[in-house]
Amino acid sequence: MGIQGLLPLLKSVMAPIHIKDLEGCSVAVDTYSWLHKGALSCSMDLCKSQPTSKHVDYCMHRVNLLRHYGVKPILVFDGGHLPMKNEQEIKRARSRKENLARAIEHESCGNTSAAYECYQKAVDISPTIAYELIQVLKQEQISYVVAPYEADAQMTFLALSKHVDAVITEDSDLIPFGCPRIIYKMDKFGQGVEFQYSRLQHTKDLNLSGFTKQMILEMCILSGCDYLQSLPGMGLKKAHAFIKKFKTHEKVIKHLKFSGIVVPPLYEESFRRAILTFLHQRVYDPVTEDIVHLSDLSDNIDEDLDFLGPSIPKNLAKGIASGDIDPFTKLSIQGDCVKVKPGPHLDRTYDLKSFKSGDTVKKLDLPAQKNLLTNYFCFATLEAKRKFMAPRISPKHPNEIPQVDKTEEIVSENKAIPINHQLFTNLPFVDNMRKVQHSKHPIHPCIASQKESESNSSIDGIEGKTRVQKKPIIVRSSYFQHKNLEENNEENTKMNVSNCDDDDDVAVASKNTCLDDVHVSVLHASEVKTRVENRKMITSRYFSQKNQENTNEKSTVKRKFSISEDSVQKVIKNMMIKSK
DNA sequence: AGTTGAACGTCTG
DNA sequence: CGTTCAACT
Repeated sequence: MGIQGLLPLLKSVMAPIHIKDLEGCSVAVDTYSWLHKGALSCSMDLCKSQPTSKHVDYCMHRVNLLRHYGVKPILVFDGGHLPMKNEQEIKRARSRKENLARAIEHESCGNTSAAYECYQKAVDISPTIAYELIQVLKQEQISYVVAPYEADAQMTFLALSKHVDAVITEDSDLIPFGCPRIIYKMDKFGQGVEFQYSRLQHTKDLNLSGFTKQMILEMCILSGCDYLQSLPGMGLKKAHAFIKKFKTHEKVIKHLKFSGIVVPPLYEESFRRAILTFLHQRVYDPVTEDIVHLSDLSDNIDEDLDFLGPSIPKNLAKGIASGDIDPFTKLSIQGDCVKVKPGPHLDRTYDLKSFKSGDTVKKLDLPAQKNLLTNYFCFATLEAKRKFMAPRISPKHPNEIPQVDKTEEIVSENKAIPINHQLFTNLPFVDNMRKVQHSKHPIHPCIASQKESESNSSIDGIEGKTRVQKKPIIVRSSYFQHKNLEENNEENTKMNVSNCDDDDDVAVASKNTCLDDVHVSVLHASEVKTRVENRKMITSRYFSQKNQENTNEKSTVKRKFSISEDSVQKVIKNMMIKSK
């Protein structure tokens, strides 16, 4: 249970990263979290098994974001449950059932909002839902794999065997698994924070120097993980201290017993199993098309490995990995059991190479959502800036000022770019889309920011992938083609109205533009205290404030600033106290 | 100071 | 499922 406490302590070795820094790379994606988030918006339909595709849409938007930046995604799905985890699964299933019952009751009473909340807690990402997404992925020629057991282990395998360059997930378990490069908290703009295993020794908040991989793993298990509850009172700090002193879990447990602490008789055995589960969990090897162990069993061949789950014969392995065989029942999944949205079966074929340049990925993002001022890494994310950039670009009076200039600039830039990828350009509909863009749609933040950040590319030195020439490649899968044209019109006008209410945006914009350059170069939490950071947080606060008081449009920028400045400085004070 | 548990948000119109 | 905050040891 203490294992999620690990991430906050690693902030000093986390660095901001944008997906575009991974151009040309491939990444494994923990699909569960995407599906789950996407399912929230249509949880009621899903619980009632009513046809919906919003969760699939959500995932496809993110997939397209990755492809847009020239990153090849491999979506990884969870497979069967490990025997050790059954307890938790039962618990969760029970909780879901309760919430579903509550939801139905609330609904019958006419309390729709309460019902809606309960439905959200009742959503289960069932194999059926995953299968719906898989159908679309097949159509779109996007790589995916269903893990025989846990996605965490599968993704780590893909990373260790160099199938992928990084893993996108929210799960802290990837660290004890030993995954070399992880991207956490990737938002809908492609901005996230990067963790590299090799930097672990340089963590400021937890002295890990001299720790081997094995010691880190044992520390994590000791502090409590999915496979083994921690001893009462044992958290991360104590686990760290013990491992530092005694190096191995055997010696730690011996010492604990010696000190008169009650250790359950099965604890030591369970501990051993937990270690083996992290090290040798069954995963699918796409090369041999067979099930292998995450790392070789060499020394432990004679172990009784029942807790790793039943072994899977080779003839089933490929079927499970491709989603054609249910990992639980081992039965073939009948296509007609699942109603898949009649996707745009295309008049044109589109493989991964059907990149098109020039257009934007839908408008996934503009509206400033409720701000999560997660001062996780001691500064507001770049997302805040992007949110902020958006309104500035859109003109005050969209109908009068034909903001062609900036759009034009980008389009022409595209044309100038040598098409060294296997890019398709200018498919017929692209031109149509451009027209829509020119007249109505403010520039997509991704594009805008991409351009803007060309000048200050100080981030990318971090990891070895050499960047190729910048080129705003946009991938729009056919999956969304049919939707875009109609939707764009109404939504954009709406947005322009709401964004351009007053001079507010402009005023703040000018106040902030000078900061942008500095922003990107500030990477480390140690520099938190600089004024730049302070002001950045104010910026993001501004938006949260703005959302909350959208009824109060006439309040001046000044006031908004002074309000937020105070509260932000409180936050910073707290942070500084904490960090000492 | 560290651990634990409960409460809350995740998305979207 | 993760983060945050308050309470307990």
